[in-house]
Amino acid sequence: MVTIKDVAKHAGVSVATVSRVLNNNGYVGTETRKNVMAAIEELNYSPNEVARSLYKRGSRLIGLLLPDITNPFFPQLARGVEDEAGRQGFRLLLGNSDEDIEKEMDYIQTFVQNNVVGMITATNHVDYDMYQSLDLPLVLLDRTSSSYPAVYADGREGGRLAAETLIKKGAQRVTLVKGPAHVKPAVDRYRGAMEVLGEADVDFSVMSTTSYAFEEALNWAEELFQKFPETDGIIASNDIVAIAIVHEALKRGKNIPGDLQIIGYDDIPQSRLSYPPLTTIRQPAYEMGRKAAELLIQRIGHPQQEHRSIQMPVELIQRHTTRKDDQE
Amino acid sequence: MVTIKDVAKHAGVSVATVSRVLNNNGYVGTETRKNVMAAIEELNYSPNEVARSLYKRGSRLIGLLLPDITNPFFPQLARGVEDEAGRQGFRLLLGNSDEDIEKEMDYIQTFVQNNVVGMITATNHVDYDMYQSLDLPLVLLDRTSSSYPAVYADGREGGRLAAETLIKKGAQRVTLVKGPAHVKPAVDRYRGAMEVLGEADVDFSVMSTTSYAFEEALNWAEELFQKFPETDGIIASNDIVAIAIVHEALKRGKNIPGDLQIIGYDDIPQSRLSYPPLTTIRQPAYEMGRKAAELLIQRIGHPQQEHRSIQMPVELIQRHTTRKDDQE
DNA sequence: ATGTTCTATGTAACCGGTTACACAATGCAG
DNA sequence: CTGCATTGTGTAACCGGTTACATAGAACAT
Repeated sequence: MVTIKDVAKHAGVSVATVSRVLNNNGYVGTETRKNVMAAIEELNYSPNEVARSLYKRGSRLIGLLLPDITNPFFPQLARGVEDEAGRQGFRLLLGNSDEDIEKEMDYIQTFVQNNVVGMITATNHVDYDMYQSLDLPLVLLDRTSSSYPAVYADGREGGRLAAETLIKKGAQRVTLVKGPAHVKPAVDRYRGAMEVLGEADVDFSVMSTTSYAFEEALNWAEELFQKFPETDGIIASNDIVAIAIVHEALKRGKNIPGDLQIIGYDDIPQSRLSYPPLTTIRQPAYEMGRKAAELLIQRIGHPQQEHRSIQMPVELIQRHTTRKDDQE
Repeated sequence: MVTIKDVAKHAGVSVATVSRVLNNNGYVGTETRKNVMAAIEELNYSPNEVARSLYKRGSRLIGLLLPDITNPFFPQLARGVEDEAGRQGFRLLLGNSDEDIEKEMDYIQTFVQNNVVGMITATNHVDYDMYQSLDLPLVLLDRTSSSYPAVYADGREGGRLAAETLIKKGAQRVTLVKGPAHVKPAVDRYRGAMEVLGEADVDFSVMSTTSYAFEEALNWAEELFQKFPETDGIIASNDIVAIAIVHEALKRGKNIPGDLQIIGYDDIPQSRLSYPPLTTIRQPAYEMGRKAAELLIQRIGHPQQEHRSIQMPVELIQRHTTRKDDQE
C-alpha cells in the first residue's frame, strides 16, 4: 500500500505538505504543488480514508437501515439514497433489520463503530434508547417521529384516496386489507381508508395480515376470497398483496375490473407490468430516498439547525384494475 | 465518545490490559478481567472499528458491487450476501455500478480506501487494470472469470433447458429474446438456447434487446409482437421481460399457454404471483449470494489457498405459461 | 538457594493520515 | 534599512486502537 510517506519521499517534501495539497488548505508553493501532484500521479496514491476518518472523527460513510431490501418497495428507496449520497461523495453501509430490534441494534452499533457520519433508517423503533442516546444526524425514511427529521409519504391521504377511488367507481362491498400492525405506514393507510369507508354508504370488511412477505401474499389472497367471496372492491395493503389478489381473482374466473376492482399501494415497478396493470397509490420511492439523503447531508453540514421533515405527496395511478368510468 | 482510555482509567489499568481482555489474548488476571469487564459495561464502551482497522490494515467490511439493486434479481443476491456476511461478523458497503466502468472504478477505489477486506462484484469488466492491480480477496457473483473465484449459475444449461422445454411442449415457431450483449450471463443463456434450437426441427427468430430496465420491458414486448406476431413460444431474456410479454400477449387476446407459451429466466419472487404464473428457469439467487459471501470469507482467512468457483444448478420451474402435457 | 519459566501488567511504538506550532524566507511599508 | 505581515515548509502531537518489548513477582525445577 502506498502511503502519504511514500509520496512525501518521492516528491522530496514532508508529509504535511502532501497533506496540504491533498486537502487544498494552508500555503503550498506552486512548484512544490506540482511536484507533489506528479508524485501522487506516479505512485497512483489515494489517501487512506480510515486514517483520515480516525483523526477527523467522521468518515464519508452513511448507514442505511432498511427492513428488507428483498421487498420491492425498498430497492427504489435505497437507490435514491445511494444516488444522492454518491453524488455528494458519500458511501453507504447497508443493513436489513427485518423489523427486528436485535438486528437493528447490532447494525446501529457497528455503524457507529465505523464512524458513520449519519444514518437513514426505516425503523418502527425510534423511541428506543439506542436512538435517543445516538448523537448522530439521523433521518427517518418512510417512517415518522417528532424527534427526528423524516421523509415519508402521506399514508393517511393515500388510504383515503384509495377508498375514495373505489367508492367513486361504484364498489359496494369493499374489503380493506390491513397491513401488519407493527408497521407504522401500514396503519396510517388503514386509518385513512377507514375514515372514508366509515362515512360512505358502502358495506365493508377488514382483513388483517401480519406480513408483507412474498411467500405469504398468495395465502392472504386465498384467505381473502374464502372469507369475503362476495367482495367487489379490494384495497390491498401493498402492491405485492394486490398482485397476488389479482392472481387469485383471475384464477377464480372473476372479471377485473368488471366484477371486482382492486387497488394497490406503493406503485412498485412491476405493477405496471402485471395484467391487468394495477391501479395503485403511488409513493415516490426513489425521490423519497433522494430527499432523505439530501436532508441528512444537509444536517451533517449544519447539525445545530432546526430539523424539518418532508412529506411527499401520494398519487392515484389509474390503470386497469379499476373501472374507467366514475359512477356519480 | 468513550474510548479505551476511559475504560482503562475507570478500571485502574493500562490500555494494553483493556485491549487484552477485549481481544481475549495475552495474560490477564482473573480479578483484573472482571474489573475491566465491569468498566466496559458501566461506560457502555464499544471499540472504535476505525482505529482497529487502521492498525490491523483490515476492517470487518466487505464491498458489494452490483449493477442495479433496482433490478429484482439483485436484491435476492444482496440479501444472501448480507445474511451470510452478517452471520460471520462482516458488514457491507454497497455500490450500484449500472454496468458503468467509471462508477465501478469509483466504488472500488473508495472500497479500498475504506480498508474493505474483500469484495464481491457482479461485473463484466474483471479484465480491466483496476481488478488486476487489486490485491484483495475478490469473488465474482453471477459472472465468471478464470482469474477469480466465482459463484454463478449455469447459464448455458439454463438456456438449453428453456429451449428444450419449449420444444418438448410443442412450440413450432420460437422467438428467442436475446439479452444485452455486454451482459455475460445473458449471452450464455442465449448461446445455450441457440444450441438446442439449431438442432431442433423448429422455426425460430431472435430478437435483440439492449437493456433489462423495467421501463423498457413493455416496449420490448410490443416490439416482439409487431415483429413476430405468429410466434407460439417465447424464451424471454429474464422474468421481467417475460412478465411484460405475458402482459402484452393477454392484451392482444392471446391464450396462454394455448396459443403461446412463454418461459422466463431467474425466477424472481413475483414470477409466482403473476397470472398465469410464469414458467421459468430458476437461479438460486439468495443461495448464490450466501455462497459468494462464504467463499469470500474463506479466502479472507486463507488468501494463499487455491481458489475454486461454484457453479450453481439451474432448475426448470414449471408453472402455467407453458403447457402441462409434453408432446412427444 | 538459584535459575528458568510462566503469569500479569505497563510503556511506548505503530497504523496513516491531519493540523497546531515553530521557523525561515520573502515582500512591503515606513 | 528595519519591522511586520505573508508565504512556504517541516516537526511532532494526535486520533483510538494493537502489540512488541520490558519488567517483576510467582511457581517450579535442579
